[in-house]
Amino acid sequence: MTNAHDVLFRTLSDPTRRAIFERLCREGEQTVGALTAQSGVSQPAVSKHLGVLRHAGLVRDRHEGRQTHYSAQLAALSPLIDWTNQMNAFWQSRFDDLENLLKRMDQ
Amino acid sequence: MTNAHDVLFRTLSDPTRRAIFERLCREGEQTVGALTAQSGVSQPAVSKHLGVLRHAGLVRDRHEGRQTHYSAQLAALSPLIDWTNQMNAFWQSRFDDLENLLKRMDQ
DNA sequence: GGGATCGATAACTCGGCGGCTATTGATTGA
DNA sequence: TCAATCAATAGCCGCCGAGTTATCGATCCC
Repeated sequence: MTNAHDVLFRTLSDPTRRAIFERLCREGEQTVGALTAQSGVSQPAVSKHLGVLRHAGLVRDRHEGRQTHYSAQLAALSPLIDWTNQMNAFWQSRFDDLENLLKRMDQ
Repeated sequence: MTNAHDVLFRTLSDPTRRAIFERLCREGEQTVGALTAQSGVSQPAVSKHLGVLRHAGLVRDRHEGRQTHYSAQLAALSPLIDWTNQMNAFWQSRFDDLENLLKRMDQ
């Protein structure tokens, strides 16, 4: 039972990989070569990271001759946002329950 | 240069550990024993996960006799929310730039 | 066509992490 | 006091994943 949260958290947990994604968010579409130049790791390593990001839906690739351009797919972050909202909702819900309890006790 | 995002993403990337955190959010304070009963792993494994969560600031512990009660610290999620907001901001910023460029070209 | 560049894949290594059992320390209660 | 319970720690193991180098396929340019 591997849900969307699993994939997202796993994918973003690696600093190198997250840095690549952040860069694509900040600077838009980039080639593998450009990403490799600033990543501090080898080109195959970058390709692997991009593969993982693509599997998670966080990036798209566009082929143009020899080069491959990657770009961030921001919409893929929504499960992550949903998750934090849900945690907040749980928290809030429990708080409300406590409040109700106190109100009932007050009567 | 290990920042708050690193610790948070890394801590939440493990499903077992995240399940423990989610449960604390949903049901509030729990003892180690109670958490272990529903976790599907051994008590030492749970204790280790709780240690990692505590290091990330995601939970607090409260000792009461032999038992230790853990509770979620929701505020610790804020760097994660900030991060997603920042990615959105980057994206939006680039979109604005593109818009400006098109406007200038239009003149 | 032939050399050069770009990016993906293959094959491998290695360290870290999540799991376990066993044990310890502390607290409870009979 | 002593057995029992609770949670943390120690010590170990197996696996997965991030990194490497080497290579391949494809494309570009001379």
